[in-house]
Amino acid sequence: MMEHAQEALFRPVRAGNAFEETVERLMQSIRLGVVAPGEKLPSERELATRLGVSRVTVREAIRSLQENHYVESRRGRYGGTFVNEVLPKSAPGKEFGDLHDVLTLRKVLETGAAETAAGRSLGPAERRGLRARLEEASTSSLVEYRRKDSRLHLAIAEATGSAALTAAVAESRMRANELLDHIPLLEPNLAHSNAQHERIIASILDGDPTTARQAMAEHLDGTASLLRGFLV
Amino acid sequence: MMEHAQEALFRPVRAGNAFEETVERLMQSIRLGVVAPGEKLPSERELATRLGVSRVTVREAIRSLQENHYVESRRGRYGGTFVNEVLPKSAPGKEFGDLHDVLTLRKVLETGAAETAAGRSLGPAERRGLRARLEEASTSSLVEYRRKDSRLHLAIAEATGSAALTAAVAESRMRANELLDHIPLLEPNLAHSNAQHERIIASILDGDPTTARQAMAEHLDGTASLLRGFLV
DNA sequence: CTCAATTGGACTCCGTCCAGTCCTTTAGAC
DNA sequence: GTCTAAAGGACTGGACGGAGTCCAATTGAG
Repeated sequence: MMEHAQEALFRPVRAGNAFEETVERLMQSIRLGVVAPGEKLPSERELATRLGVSRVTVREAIRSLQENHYVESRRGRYGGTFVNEVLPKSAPGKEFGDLHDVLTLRKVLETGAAETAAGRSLGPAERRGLRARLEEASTSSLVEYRRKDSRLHLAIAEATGSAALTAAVAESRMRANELLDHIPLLEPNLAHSNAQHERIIASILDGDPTTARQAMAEHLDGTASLLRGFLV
Repeated sequence: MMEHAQEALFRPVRAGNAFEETVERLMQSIRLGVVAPGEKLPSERELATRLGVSRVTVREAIRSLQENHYVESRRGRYGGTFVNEVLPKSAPGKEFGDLHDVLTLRKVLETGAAETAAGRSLGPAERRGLRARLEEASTSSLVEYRRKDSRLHLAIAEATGSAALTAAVAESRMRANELLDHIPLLEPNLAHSNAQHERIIASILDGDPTTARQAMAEHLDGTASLLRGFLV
């Protein structure tokens, strides 16, 4: 019997209970910037259907987000649950998990996504979307940079046309962001990062998979070594 | 709000109920050859702990596997649940899911795994393991080829040292195998496949990431085009 | 001003699943 | 031959979570 593969196959079937998983997802959609401040989440009934949990569970999760000042809910027609303009700083995060594990998976997924996206013929809407995310990230302030950065990287994953890959990237980024929240974000890093973003997006739009992969690899290696440095 | 990323983030939080998920995992460990015919699964108590479900659920899952002639259980000390020597053919499989989705994720994960594994300095045990899996696959008969092939690919993923990546590869392979079960496996394909395996493993053992990635890409593209051909 | 539609809010009933306990079977140690 | 450890087998009480129903608030259409 292969001893190590077992760790992967016999890992827990459920990450947590339905409530925790739901909070996690909603949190991800906010932290990764998929639902921006001021925007509203889908209605409770819609979320319950899409997330495959009961409305009770969705409501409990939303209440938890309210108590932590991530969202506010308004009743009535055209009401809903809205993402707050000012978001709380993320909790001090318990453990660093396995740094190598997180960074390895992230690099595989995101370099692969960049290469795949560059190898597809993208429609006008997709091209516009990528450019828009790039613009958002490059003009972003320090406080919202992580969110805008994630939106850009998610947009690249989406451009592969694979929902499973997009989901995996979202998950992986969330784990990486937990680590990144512990190291300072400095202006020079940000400028450097923006330059790399431009190169990545340009390669994708030009349909140059090799350069796209390489540019993404360099980009990720940058934050990876920052992380390894700061977290010892 | 990014419309498409939502599909990834607001996907169902649970793939099925605890019972179904548990059956799925045990089935995977058998079909991917992680637990070979004649070997035994971990004890019910251990499985319950590791999978994070109750023993009742584990037992129900095992009973389901018994009824489908995948395993047999023996009581008493040194008893356990043993994988049958002859395994039933896989069920006709309901839907093809999204072919593009499966193949895209698989290629990203496995080419990334090959490259990463080649870029690490592997210990003697890991090197031996890879060679052993290669040997197993190359001397395998048609009926057990899929299992031996999966074991080899999983061993490559393990060689990256990332549990999360290994889990992702296992999951992805399972989905791909469901599709592959619908197309014939022919001797020439098998020989070709073995030659590609040798090149992949050689590159990994030589520490040549670029060649490892390329060899894996060619290998996967082979079965991918077979699939696209057969499934229209 | 009234109504209809849509949203969050609250409650109930019931199935799923888990923790814990005890029983039964078996093989090796002595 | 007996004992013990380790495995599967069986049962129970209670927590968690889902489906469904109804209420309350809000806003635009008419």
